[in-house]
Amino acid sequence: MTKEGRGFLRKTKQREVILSVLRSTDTHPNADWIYEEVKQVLPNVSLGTIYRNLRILVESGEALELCYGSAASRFDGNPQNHYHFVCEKCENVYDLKVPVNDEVARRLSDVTGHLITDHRLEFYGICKDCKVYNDASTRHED
Amino acid sequence: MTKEGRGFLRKTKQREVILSVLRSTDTHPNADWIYEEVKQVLPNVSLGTIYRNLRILVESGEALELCYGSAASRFDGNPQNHYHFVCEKCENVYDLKVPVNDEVARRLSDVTGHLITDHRLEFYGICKDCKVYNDASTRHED
DNA sequence: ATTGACTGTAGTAATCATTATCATTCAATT
DNA sequence: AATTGAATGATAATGATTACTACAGTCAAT
Repeated sequence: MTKEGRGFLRKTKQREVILSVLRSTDTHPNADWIYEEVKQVLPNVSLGTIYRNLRILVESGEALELCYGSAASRFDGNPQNHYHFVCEKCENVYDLKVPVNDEVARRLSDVTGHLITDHRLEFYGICKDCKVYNDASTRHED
Repeated sequence: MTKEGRGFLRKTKQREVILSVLRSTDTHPNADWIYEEVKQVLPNVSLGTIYRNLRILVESGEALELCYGSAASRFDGNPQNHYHFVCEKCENVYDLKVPVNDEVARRLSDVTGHLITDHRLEFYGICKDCKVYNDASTRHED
């Protein structure tokens, strides 16, 4: 039982470029940013195509979608589960290089009776850079 | 250093009802559902008021906001950090009764140099009920 | 009680991200 | 090369959330 939920997928230039753009960065970009990048290779590409393919890539397990509040979704070209740290000041998303704990999910499957197949762990705070900036200034409000 | 970021907050009937509605359920409702409930007490309440106050409650640490994809945000009247399980079939969100691990965040703060103040852990899969339903049927597609 | 400054509200318009629609194009298969 | 159905580009539509505005309620100091 794979992550597929769709019949035949044709290989298209658009999806290929979208995936390569996504894999070329670790900034966890949103659809708009990807759109701008892809346009440099395929000037006629449509934003709808970006969204459609991102959805396909996420559903087929080739990318991850990260959702934060009412802001646009961000995407990650590394489909292996991993954890993130989000800076609430600069909104950067950092990959965390710590091992993923699948043990907890397995244990929780037993305890709860639910079939747990996945999990997401996100950390929040102020990143190293913004922290320095904050300490240096004496402002108390934004 | 509290979670406030706002001057004086006046106590209003609307915010009071919104919070009590939110605390009366464990279904992690969205703004629309809360709107309908609040309307039964305050028929003239506006959806904008719901959103405005939910934001205030989240910012002041009296509620949690849960974001899943492009769907509407869901809210949790229990402001203490805890973990959730989301059924990808019925979209129900279950509270998990396992202890929160703040140790990891503390350790990661040291390792990464970021100031980590919070974290969210969400599990995904098929819930107990939907699992039964799935097993009983022999369909392979939706 | 009367000001005045200010906060919150209802109602509505505007915004923004995302999805749907549809005629056309194109990749894959024959 | 012809066929076929998935994918595309262009654009419209949707849906969640936020912004705007005129008005009402609250508070504190006169």
